[in-house]
Amino acid sequence: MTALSWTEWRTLPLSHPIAEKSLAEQLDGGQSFRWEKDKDGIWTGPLGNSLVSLSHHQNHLQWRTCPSAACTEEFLLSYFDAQGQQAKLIDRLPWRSDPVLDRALKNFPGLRILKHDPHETLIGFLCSSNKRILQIRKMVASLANQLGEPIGGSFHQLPTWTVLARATDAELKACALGYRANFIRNTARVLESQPQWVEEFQKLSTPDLIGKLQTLPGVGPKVAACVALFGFQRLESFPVDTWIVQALSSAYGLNYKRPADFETFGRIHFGSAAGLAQQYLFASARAGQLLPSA
DNA sequence: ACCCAGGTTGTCA
DNA sequence: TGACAACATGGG
Repeated sequence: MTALSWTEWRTLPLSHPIAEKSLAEQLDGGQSFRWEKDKDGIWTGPLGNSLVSLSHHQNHLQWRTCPSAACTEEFLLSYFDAQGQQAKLIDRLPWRSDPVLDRALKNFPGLRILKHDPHETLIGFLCSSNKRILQIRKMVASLANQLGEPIGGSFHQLPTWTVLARATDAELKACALGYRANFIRNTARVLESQPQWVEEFQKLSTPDLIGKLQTLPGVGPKVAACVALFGFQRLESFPVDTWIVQALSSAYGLNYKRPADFETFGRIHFGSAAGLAQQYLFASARAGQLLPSA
C-alpha cells in the first residue's frame, strides 16, 4: 500500500446544491456501493479509474484526486449532474398534487441519480438479492480487494468480467457472495465475450434494455430496473423493491400483490422521471419519513 | 440462537 | 400465469 498524494482541494460548482444528507444518500444509500466516509466526513471512492475524495459544502462540493490517474472536473460535473438537468425533471413530477411525493422531495434536497458506471452497477446489483445495503457494500469491496487491480490506498478496481468468469470457487467463496457467486460468474461468462456490451445495450430502448438485462443470469425485473436507472441513466425506470412495495402500499393505499403492478402504477403516476421519484420515496421510506404522521 | 435481508430461480398446479 | 420454497451468508 503506497501513500496517497492528493491534489489540492478544488471547488465543484453545482447549479443546484445538495444537502449533506442527500449527498450521503447518493453515495451510500444503495445507488453506489463503493464510497467510504471517514471520521472527518470526507467521502473517498474509486471513480473513473482513479481515486477521488469529496467534502460537502453548502452550495458546492470540494474535491481532490490522485494525480497519477487523475479524475477530471468534466467527469465529476457529469457524475453529479452539475448543470441541473434532473432538477428540471423533478419539477415536472406531480408533487403539486401528491403530498407524499412533495414531502419526499423536501426530505432530501438536491438528491439526484448519479451517473454510475454500468459495469459497477451490474456487479453491485447482482449481489443485492436478499441482502442489506451494508452487506452488498462488503461483497463488492471483497470482489475488488480479492480480484481487482489496486488503485491507491486500500482501494481496488472492480474485476473485469474476464477475471470473474475465470475466478475459482475458492476465490468467490472468499467474497462471501453465497449463492450470488454463480450469478456473478455466469453473467461474467456471457459478458466476457461481449466487450462492447455497454455500448450495444445503451442503443436499446428502455423496455428493450431492461428485457436484455434480464437475459443475464441472476438479473430479474428489479435488478434490471436498477441497472437501467443507475447504470444507464434511464430515469423513467422504476425499480420495485421491498421498500417501494411498502411505501406505495402504505402511503398510496395500494393493495397489489405483484411487483409488476406497482411498477405500472409508478410509470403512469410519475411519468418519464419515475426513477427520480422512486429515489426520493426510497430514501424517505428508509429514513422513516414517508408518511405525514412520521 | 434466531430472523431476515434493494430478489431470482426452479418447480408444481 | 401464479404461488412458493430454496438459496448462502452475516448483521442485528
